[in-house]
Amino acid sequence: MTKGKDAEALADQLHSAAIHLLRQLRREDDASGVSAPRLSALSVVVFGGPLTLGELARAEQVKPPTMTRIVTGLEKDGLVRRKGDTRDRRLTHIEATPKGHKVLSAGRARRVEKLASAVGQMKTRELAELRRGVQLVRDLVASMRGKPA
Amino acid sequence: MTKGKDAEALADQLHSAAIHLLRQLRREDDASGVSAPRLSALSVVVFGGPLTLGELARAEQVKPPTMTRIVTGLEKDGLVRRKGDTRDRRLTHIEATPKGHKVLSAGRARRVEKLASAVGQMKTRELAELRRGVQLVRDLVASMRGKPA
DNA sequence: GGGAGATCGTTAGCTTGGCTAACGATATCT
DNA sequence: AGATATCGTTAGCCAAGCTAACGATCTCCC
Repeated sequence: MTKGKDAEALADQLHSAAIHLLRQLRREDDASGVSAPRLSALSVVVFGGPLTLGELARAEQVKPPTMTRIVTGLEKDGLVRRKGDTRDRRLTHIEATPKGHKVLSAGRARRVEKLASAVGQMKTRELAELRRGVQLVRDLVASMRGKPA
Repeated sequence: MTKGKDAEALADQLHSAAIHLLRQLRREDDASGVSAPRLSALSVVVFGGPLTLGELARAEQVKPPTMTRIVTGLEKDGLVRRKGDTRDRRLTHIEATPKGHKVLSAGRARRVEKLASAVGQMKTRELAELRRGVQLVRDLVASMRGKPA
């Protein structure tokens, strides 16, 4: 099947593009003093409202011990707060502080600023195409996530 | 400008999509016993022919010490070989072994297999759209790469 | 009510991958 | 020949991923 060969080449390119994109974006994120995984987790907390640590770990597709450390780092920087649950005391809820909100939007602005110069040369039509591509990737990821290895 | 707001949201989504995509793909790559950075470097060596360590580091946008370790790992697994340069003895050329070629295409097959089930439900048209999106991302990365922070 | 088992977050300890600084070996330029 | 530049490595730091093991808590069932 021709579709298979296309998929093969496409998978490689997608993989490579994602790697190199993240390497570029990481540079900007470094400027905020917050690493990419932390920023990503913070983003989930900010937009997804307060979550338990376990929920956050699942959302970020990471094991609980990893999330414990990420949250500890964020907490040490004053970007999130841990809050105990009175009804089920095993749970810890994570919520963003005002500083967390601020840092997130600052980082976002920085990233956009960087992208802006590149996007400035993109036609509106290309923007739409890119948006479509991003949507497709999200769908792909979602459809992969269910399946076991 | 409206374009700016679009870019902002798009940047976020692109960022997030890339992160989650890589997390998924990494699972497959783990099955080959070769980590993503090593696989990426190996891919460059396989397709780009023998390179010096410095060239490889630049290609992967990583500092030389990091590449030294990645290459050392690959070499220990018998996937690449170091070869001295007789004319300029400071240089070390990196070339893929037959095993390196084999492992790379096996990993690629694995990745494709995973993607295949997701892609199987994608229409040909969507494939084309995705391909276009990937191309745009590559262009974006390329245009960002030049600029300093 | 009370014990068995499940669940949640943490701790401990390992590996990898990123960095900078410093160094030895080699080339190159004056 | 000697100063300078370049290349790769070593040493040492930190973040982020994992598994295993644990304490605290909750739930379920007798």
